[in-house]
Amino acid sequence: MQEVANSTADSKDNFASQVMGQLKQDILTGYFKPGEKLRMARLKERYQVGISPLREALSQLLIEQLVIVENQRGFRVHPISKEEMLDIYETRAYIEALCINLAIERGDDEWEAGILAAAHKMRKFSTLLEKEPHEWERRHQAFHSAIAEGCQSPTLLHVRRSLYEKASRYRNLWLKKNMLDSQIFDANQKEHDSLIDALLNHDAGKARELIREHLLSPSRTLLTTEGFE
Amino acid sequence: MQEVANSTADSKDNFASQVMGQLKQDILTGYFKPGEKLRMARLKERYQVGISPLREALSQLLIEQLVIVENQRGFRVHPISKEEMLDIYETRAYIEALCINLAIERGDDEWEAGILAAAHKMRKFSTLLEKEPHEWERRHQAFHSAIAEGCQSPTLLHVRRSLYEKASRYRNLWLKKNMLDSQIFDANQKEHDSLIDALLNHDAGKARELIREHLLSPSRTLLTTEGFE
DNA sequence: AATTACAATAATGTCGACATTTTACTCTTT
DNA sequence: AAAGAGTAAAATGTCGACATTATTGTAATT
Repeated sequence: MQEVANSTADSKDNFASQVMGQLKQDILTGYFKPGEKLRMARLKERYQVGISPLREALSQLLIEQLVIVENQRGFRVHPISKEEMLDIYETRAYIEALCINLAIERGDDEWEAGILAAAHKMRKFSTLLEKEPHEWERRHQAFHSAIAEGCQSPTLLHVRRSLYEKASRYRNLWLKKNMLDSQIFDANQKEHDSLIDALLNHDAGKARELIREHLLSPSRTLLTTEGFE
Repeated sequence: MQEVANSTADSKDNFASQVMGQLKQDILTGYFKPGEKLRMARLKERYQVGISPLREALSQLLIEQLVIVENQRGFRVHPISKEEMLDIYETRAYIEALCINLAIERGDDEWEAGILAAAHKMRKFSTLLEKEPHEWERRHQAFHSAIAEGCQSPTLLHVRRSLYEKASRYRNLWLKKNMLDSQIFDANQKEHDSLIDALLNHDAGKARELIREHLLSPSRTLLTTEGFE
């Protein structure tokens, strides 16, 4: 069992927080498979901490529904299902549309500038998509976050982030197979451009429609992929 | 320091889960005040468990943002603020409106029947409002849940529940002062009746408007109450 | 008298150990 | 050979103890 580099560790946080982040990544990226049993001995070895911080980290992921617990039978990675995926993506589309609606109402010049800046950083990286998919994913997410943050509601953005993380499990399982499909990717880029246009024109109805399509198309593609049920 | 009765303890769950529920109640009801320090010795005494389950329970509430943690300085109850309250209520109004919108689209006869049943149980209890406010609160919540559950989306309902719990902290601080204001209460009852009408008529626009008013009026009243800032 | 340095107290974060429960395996019986 | 009981092994859940860090109180110095 290989250990994991502790590069992103925040030395100000306690072990539990650090392990929580690493464990979350390992689940989201698929290192730990859906439904897989999380044995303490193995986790101890991987993250190099004792049982107490591990249980704390797992408890936190429990609330986010990334792991499940059966009494006296330890923890497992939350299983995936077609139904849950559709439900998450659907809900996420509604929440994202809500964020955008409010952002168009409330957003100021700084908001618009932030969107264009994030879009630029994303486009600049599009040629490196295949080389560093992780960084591209980060910039893609930053772009959409820049849009949503215009709603200026911490509570709503917290909900949004939680749904994003849950969805990324499914997306990561999908990306591995469809990462190199440049046709899908180009369509994606065009959708981004249309979305920016709608936002700058304060066309809320159009923006809602675009973001819904943008978010839901991956879930439809994912449905046709093998490995479910 | 008094101990707390362990009546609702699910013997199937581990200590951490049980303590989590009790601690959540104690925070929501205001037994532990906003910003108050949660010393381990005191919690140990109150819930009669060791440190490990306590830390697990606190870790779970951490994600739900009901407690905060400062490294090496223990846990505190999440502080309250006027801004956060308004943000939570506002977000909650949007989410609830979304649930209702979907419920009207998707709801069937069973959904309508469930609403009427819950409304009946709530009305039957209205005379006991002052005697058993806790049970009335439960039925009121059950009524609104019956409506929202028509959206048939576990993910969206999970979000809704989380926001409801955060809001109830503020509501509980408020209820103690306004519980006996029968004028407000009567208006509340009328709002429920209008809402049911709109739902059964599948009038989504009207229902959205009503639920928004129903949810936001407490937060406006709460704003005029002392004890903030 | 106020401020800083220092010491004592208290509280937190982590680990290993123990008891309990679950799981796996073997041996017996039909 | 298959099924079931009994036993051995492994994993979990909880607790107390220890080291580290923060807080409080006191004394000394300017």
